[in-house]
Amino acid sequence: MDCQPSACGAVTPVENGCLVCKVRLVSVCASLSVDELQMLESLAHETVFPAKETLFTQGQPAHSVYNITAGVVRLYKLLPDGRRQIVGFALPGDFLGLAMRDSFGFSADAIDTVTACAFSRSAYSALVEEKPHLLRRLHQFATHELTLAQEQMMLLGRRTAEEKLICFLLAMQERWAKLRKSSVTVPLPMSRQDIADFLGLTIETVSRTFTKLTKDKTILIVPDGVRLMNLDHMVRVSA
Amino acid sequence: MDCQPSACGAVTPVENGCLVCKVRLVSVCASLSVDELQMLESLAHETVFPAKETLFTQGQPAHSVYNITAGVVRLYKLLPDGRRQIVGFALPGDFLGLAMRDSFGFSADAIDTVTACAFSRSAYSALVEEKPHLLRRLHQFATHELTLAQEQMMLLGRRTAEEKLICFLLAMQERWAKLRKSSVTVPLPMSRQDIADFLGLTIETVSRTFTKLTKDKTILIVPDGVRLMNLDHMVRVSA
DNA sequence: CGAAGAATTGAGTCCTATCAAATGCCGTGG
DNA sequence: CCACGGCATTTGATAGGACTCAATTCTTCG
Repeated sequence: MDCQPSACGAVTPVENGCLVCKVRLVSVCASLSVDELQMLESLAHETVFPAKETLFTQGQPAHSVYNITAGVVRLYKLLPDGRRQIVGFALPGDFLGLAMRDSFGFSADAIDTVTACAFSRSAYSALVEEKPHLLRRLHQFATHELTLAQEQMMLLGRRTAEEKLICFLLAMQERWAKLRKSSVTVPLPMSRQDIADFLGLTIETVSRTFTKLTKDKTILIVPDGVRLMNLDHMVRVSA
Repeated sequence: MDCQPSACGAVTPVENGCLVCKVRLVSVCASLSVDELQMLESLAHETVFPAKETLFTQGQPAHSVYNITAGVVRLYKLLPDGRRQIVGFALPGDFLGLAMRDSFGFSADAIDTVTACAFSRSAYSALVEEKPHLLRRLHQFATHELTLAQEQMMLLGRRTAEEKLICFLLAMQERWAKLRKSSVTVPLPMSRQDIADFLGLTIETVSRTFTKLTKDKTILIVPDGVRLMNLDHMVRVSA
């Protein structure tokens, strides 16, 4: 099985064309015409990462960029003493490598089974050079990420534990809603520790807050997720 | 005096051409040729905002985008109950309106006297459309901002008060160093409250931490800034 | 010089972290 | 099918860092 130097998942040619790709319309690829899509398809390596496998590590040379097509990826930074901050969760349709820089600014690993379209950065870079509307789309994605990051700064700096968790659950619900039909049941494939490291809390505080929200009847904990039982209240808190 | 609907500073034609602009080489404009620079110059309105004046407010229609040429701007988000998170400080060379969206995602006001090149968003947008290398430069700026935002998330979520302040001072020193010759004296035109709202702390904690670092002989407080007396230690802490 | 705002300092409290233990969950293998 | 081991999660008890409230002190500037 072929392996990129920087990305060792199971690599296969793109099984079904980009045209039938489930996430095309929400991904950067939506900016491409049918012709251009075929060009892209020839550059793509569909890659499967089993749960817990690393896609890439902070500081590592960025040989590839990735378009997530299924599964959830955690993106994080580490301090030398082991403290971890998760800077985001990448969902299907998200693009990793927006900066197109020589090395990655954060680490990424698969939370559940992840499939991604991997592209060699140099080839992708060359394509972007030729297609300004692809660059425009990348820029839209980057500024969207920047907006999310600024909202996360507000959350990390100025919100209480309960507010943090409520905002997180609402945000996840909205993100999943864009990918499939909306639902008050929010999948949470990541661990409590992941949630804690995203919200700037400890695992114990996250667990206690989940318990409190459950007693409040604000949420209902279900296998691999939660059901939001009082959206009004949650929206009011997230304000 | 002319006033844009969304930006009421003192507007004048660009006094000295873009060619002699002090921040050109560190701003988005660096990507433009001399010809293109003249085109840009005809679109620019040099605007002066006195200290404390608002450049724009979160949610407000983005009629203009701005290239800061002098002074410092605080960028922030507010919660309905008044809690504030400063998401960044814009220095000369920084660009406000990277997202080129219909409305601003945060508020901005001048900390000291600020001068900026203001452009109508539609005109700037049209120029970006024509000049892919300008778009490329905007994208570089956006991804750089994104990287900074992710580092700020690490700081807000996982660092202690003392670490936060040290990282902040070092980061400001590095940013100023890029604009003028490097110095261990860091200008701090913003108030303690601004620093607190940037670091996710209270003004009292910021003040106490300044005092502690002074007693440590890590820093020396000088008028409108600090002098870094033990860079080694600070770099070690920021790791 | 005096007023008003900004910054510092002090005392006490609280939210969240820390340390520790118990419980629950799930896949493995007898 | 159920017992077992390992890991994730929950719960409990306590401690501590940052917050809150309050009082000075310092700056700035008319």
